[in-house]
Amino acid sequence: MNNMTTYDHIVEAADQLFYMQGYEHTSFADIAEAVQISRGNFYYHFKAKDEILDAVINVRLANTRQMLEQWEIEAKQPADRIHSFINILIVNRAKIKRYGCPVGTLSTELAKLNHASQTEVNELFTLFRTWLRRQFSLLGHKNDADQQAMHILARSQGVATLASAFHDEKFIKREVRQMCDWVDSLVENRN
Amino acid sequence: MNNMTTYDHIVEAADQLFYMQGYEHTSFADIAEAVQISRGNFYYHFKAKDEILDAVINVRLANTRQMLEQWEIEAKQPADRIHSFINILIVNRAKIKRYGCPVGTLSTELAKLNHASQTEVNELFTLFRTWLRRQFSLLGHKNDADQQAMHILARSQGVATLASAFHDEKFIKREVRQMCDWVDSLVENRN
DNA sequence: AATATATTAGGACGTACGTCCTAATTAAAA
DNA sequence: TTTTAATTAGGACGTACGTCCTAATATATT
Repeated sequence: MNNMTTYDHIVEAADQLFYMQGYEHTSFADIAEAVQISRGNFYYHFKAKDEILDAVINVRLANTRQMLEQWEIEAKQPADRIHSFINILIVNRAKIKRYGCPVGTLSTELAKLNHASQTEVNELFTLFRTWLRRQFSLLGHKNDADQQAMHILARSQGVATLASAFHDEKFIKREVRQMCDWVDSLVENRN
Repeated sequence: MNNMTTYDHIVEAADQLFYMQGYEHTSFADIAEAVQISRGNFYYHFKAKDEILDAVINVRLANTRQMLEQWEIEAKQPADRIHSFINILIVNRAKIKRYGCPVGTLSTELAKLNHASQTEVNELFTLFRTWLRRQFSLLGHKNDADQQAMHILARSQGVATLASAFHDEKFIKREVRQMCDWVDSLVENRN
């Protein structure tokens, strides 16, 4: 990844900083320092701060789509695919413990700011939701697939929030196991 | 409540604004306008913005303690008491749909700001946690009472986050019913 | 090599904010 | 009523921020 443009560097740094510090609390100076460019140089690539946010969201959307596709390739069984989703909590547990869920916390912040990009951030949620719905549907739960998708999404969000508040990784692991067991139980009584 | 001091008015307005707009995004001017006092008058009651935050948190802690005590009086059965907790999602569903959970969103924000009052906000979570733990313990689940308390806390958080993102009240009602049913199921197989 | 284009650096500008200070006003105490 | 304390109003100050502008430098094109 040496052929990254300044644009890419800015978006990447902003992505991390928005996650760690929040969107509003991250200043141009912060990003400029992280990328090691001058503050004025910014406005050659972006007309306003909102544009950086949009770029960050688009990158996240693209990465998420790719990740979901990858999971479908890696696992043939829908239950295993859902496990992959749940396991993000384990994979990213260190960061989640400190900063919560990147999607949920950004969604929460933009809701309070009444920011125009709320819709786009929530598109991230929708991405997971429709993907999960399809997996639950493949699992044989066609009628309540969406409800189960929302259920798993909500539980993941809650786990991230509380893990962050209490700085508790064990709690993450416990809840992840429960969620995976629940998914497995759906396979058994699929009819 | 006509004998409210200016101090009380400030804290009350700040409480609402911090909830609706976020702590950082709420300025002194915002609060001053809501209370209809001059901006300078502030610093007679508070030395800094952080002090207002602390006052808000303390008020919330007091209100929460009172609410929990009230639930213990109103309901004799621990299961019904836990239902009362879960039902906050229903009672406050209109605001939750717009601003999420007051505790969770503030905790999330302060975590990103790395604010000194993080600990105090999380004390709110602890308040609910220990109360729920006691109820689950009374229910007969002494060994895993804390885990179940955390479980219900997490699910409530997740429901609030997603209800806010998708502006979905039906989702709240559905999940609340599931959680209540789950609590009831614990009563039946208590041994 | 000469020219045009793309990119960067650094500072200027206006604004909003938290904070502080002082005079004015109100309420309480004597 | 006089004096003292409590409370409020309004503006001043410094800083940080998003934004904009222009000169300088690097890269590409011919």
